Amino acid sequence: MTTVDRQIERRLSEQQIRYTQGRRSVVAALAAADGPLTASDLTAAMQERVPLSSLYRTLAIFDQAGVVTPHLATRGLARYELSEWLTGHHHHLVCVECGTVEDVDVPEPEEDQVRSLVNSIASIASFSATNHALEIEGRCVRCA
Amino acid sequence: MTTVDRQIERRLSEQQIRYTQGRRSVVAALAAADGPLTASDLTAAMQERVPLSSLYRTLAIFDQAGVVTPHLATRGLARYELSEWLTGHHHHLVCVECGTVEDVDVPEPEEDQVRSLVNSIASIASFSATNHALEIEGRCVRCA
DNA sequence: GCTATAATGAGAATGGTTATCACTCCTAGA
DNA sequence: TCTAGGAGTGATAACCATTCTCATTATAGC
Repeated sequence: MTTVDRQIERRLSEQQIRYTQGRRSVVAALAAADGPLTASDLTAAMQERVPLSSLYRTLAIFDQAGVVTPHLATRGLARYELSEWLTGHHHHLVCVECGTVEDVDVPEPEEDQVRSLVNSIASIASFSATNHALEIEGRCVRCA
Repeated sequence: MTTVDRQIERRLSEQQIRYTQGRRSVVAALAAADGPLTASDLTAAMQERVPLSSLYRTLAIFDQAGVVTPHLATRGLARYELSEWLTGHHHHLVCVECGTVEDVDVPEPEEDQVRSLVNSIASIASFSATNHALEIEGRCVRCA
């Protein structure tokens, strides 16, 4: 029972959502990954077999509960990862070759710069920003 | 015949791709938009009726030729816009409420900062960056 | 004009994702 | 402990954006 598990358990119970075995193993697979995963990535990564219909339902429920964040940037298939309040704020390295997405933590000083940039850009457009994502496209180490 | 049209015509002819009437009207609709459009947005925006199959084929060809950039970040359906060499570099304001995506131009000094941030982040992860996209999420003026 | 090649359009096929529904499992109250 | 009701599950069917197929049509170069 990890910290993340406990946090999720609390968040879900606040909303009368049960944290069942199948849901736990989805979380475990997401927590072990180092980037957002597709539904089939998840199926492959879990030792326990969870049927696709249940998996998608679980992901939809997690999304609504704020436990998981969908990430739709690659080739029309959705990738999911644990939300930032569980894992910390980070950005993404998207490989244009193989489509994998990797998390990258940004050091505080740089992140401060990003935040202030986002705010000044949003205010130019009178847009009320709640979040931001810096997607860096290129080639990952394997495809370089 | 706009400048963009001429640029596209040249780019396509270099690759023995014809710039037909239907393709021109796709470009016209994209050029008139102020953000990336989905296939059905496009159909709605064009006065000339282009069947979906042709539209998708056109978009795929434009993508390969570098004329159009697909943008897959919203609710699983793809949005397309003219590539940056035609319209200039810009970032996106994504409305979490209604899903629309709006282009925003970033002033030079800010864009310089973004570029150098991207480079330092990418080098931390030994990732060779070719492009970047700053997606700012929040509520647009209509949904605020 | 002829011919090769590219483009078109209608419809079928694909495939990731969602909805349906009968069934099972928990949980709380009696 | 028993039981009722709501939550969760899993197989299957439905959905829908996108892609494929193929016969037909338009175009550019000779």
